[in-house]
Order: sequence, then structure tokens, then C-alpha cells
Amino acid sequence: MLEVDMPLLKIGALAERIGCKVETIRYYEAIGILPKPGRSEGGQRIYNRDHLKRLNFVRRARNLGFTLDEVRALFRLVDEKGHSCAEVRALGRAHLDGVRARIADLEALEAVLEKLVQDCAGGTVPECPIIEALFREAD
Amino acid sequence: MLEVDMPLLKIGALAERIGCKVETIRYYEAIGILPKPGRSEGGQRIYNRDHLKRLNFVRRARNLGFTLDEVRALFRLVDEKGHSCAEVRALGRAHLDGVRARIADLEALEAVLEKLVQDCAGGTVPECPIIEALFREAD
DNA sequence: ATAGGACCTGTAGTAACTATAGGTTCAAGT
DNA sequence: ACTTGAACCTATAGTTACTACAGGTCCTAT
Repeated sequence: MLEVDMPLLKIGALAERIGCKVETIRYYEAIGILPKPGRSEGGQRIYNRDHLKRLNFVRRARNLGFTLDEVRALFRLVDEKGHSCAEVRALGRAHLDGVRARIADLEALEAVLEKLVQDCAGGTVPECPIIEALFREAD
Repeated sequence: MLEVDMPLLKIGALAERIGCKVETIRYYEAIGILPKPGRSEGGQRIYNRDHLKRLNFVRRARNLGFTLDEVRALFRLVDEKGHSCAEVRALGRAHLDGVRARIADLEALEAVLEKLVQDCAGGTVPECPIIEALFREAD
């Protein structure tokens, strides 16, 4: 019962389970996002349930748009005892603010592009309003 | 009247005029986005009105979220004779579609984050709903 | 004449991976 | 037991669009 009875995975199986590339897992290990796993006699990485959970955490957080630095911060909160849920929420809220700012930027851009594309009817390139708009305001 | 009577700028003045960094201009030249300018006797870059207009074009397009590859494509349409405005519009429309897709993604993400942050009340980290959500669905 | 700011080239660093090269280990089939 | 080939290993380079050095040269004003 040393470590048996839990699913031990090699890197390929882990990658498939999580739905990411093998290289990504090795990359996360190299930059210290994931702990170094044990190795087989031949030197191949062997992962246990903990690694699986952590990798899953990282991928879910990444899908929510958190940066790896933010993931690191989240892990610190999880691993060091004595942190409050409020601290986690603060990180989440800051991230949400960033997301909203990006949405606003993109929507402004969408409006400009929409107008540009609408104004562009037929004609030839020299009079194309999109090109005009891009060249405009130069000296 | 060889080339006099138009404002000749050194790289620093050009950068200031456009509002970008000197290094960015040299970078654009290195990757072939901007044509190589003339040089002074001492070897310093000398820019004319054409360079100014092109750099302005690049920066405006970048601000609208076009990639440098898209800018290259736009320049090709401008420089090669015989292209129609419709081709430009097609590029613009494709780009607009990309922007809209990104907005949709971010809005979905916003909804998830919003819910996560709302559910997170007080308590300690082990029971924090954000952390729970991130660890969940692992084996 | 000289000080120092602007310029030069070339290289490395950023984020978050992805891809390649060249070599080893493992598991299945004969 | 042996062989094949997939999966693994390390290390390095490439991606995007810049930014930031380091170490040296040029220009301009005093």
C-alpha cells in the first residue's frame, strides 16, 4: 500500500486525460508550475493523482484567461495555510476587471471596423475608404 | 529640388511624431514592414514623407488589431496595381469576424468569472468556491 | 574642443507554448 | 529471446510583436 492502488500515469496518458500536449506538461514542470514527478527506472515521468489535479487546475484557470503568474499566485494561496477566501476572490475580481476592459476595447474596435467595412463599396484601391482611413492623419 | 523642401526626419523625431518607440521603427525595417530609409553621411537613418505615411498606416492598423501579417497583406493590395476595394473589404471583414469571435469568448468567460466571484463569500481557502471550481472534475 | 544626447548594431528577453533533432526506453508481437 | 516501433527523454529553436540592454559612433551646442 505504499503508493499502489492509485492510477499512475505516464506523461502521454496524463496529457490525453487532461487534453493538452505532452510538451506543455514538461514546460509547466520546467518553469515550476507543476512539481517534479517521480521517475521510472528508465527515467520516464510517473504521475499520481495529485499531479493530475494540479494540472487540471492549471488548465481550467488558463481557460478562464488567468496567466501562469496568476495561477502561481492561486497555488500560493492554496498551499500556504491561513489564507482567506476573500484573497482568492480579490484575484478573481481583478481578473474579471481585466477581462471587462478587454471586452470594451474590442467592442470599440468592432465599431470602427464595422463602419469601415460598410463604407467600402466598390471602386479601386486608391479610393478605398479603409485604406484612406489607415493612411489618414499622416503629415 | 532634388529631395529638399520636404521634412526629413531622423529616427527619434519620427518616433515622436508617430508616438512609438525608436526600436519599433528599426524592428519594422528589419522584418520588412517598412522600406529601408536613406542614410546620412554618418550612417544615421533619414526618413521622408513616404516613410512617415507608411509608419502611420502600420500603427493605425495595429491599433485596430490587425496583425503585422495582415498589414503586410494590406500593403500588398496598396502597392500592386489592379486590386479592387472589395479585396480590402474582404480582409477587413475577416478581421472583423475574428474580433467578434474574441468578444464572444471573453463574454462567456466574463459570465463564468462573475458567478465564481459572486459565490465566493467568506470562509477559508480549502472551501473557497473558486478554488473548488478550479480543482473540480479531476479524477 | 568637448560633453552628452541621439544614434548605430547585435543580441537577449518577454508570454506561453509548439516544434524539431537526435537519442533511449518500453511493451507487444513473433 | 528478439525485434520493431510507439512513446518517452533532453536540449534547443521558433512563434508574435515588440522591448531592453551593451558597447560603440555621430552630431550638435557650448
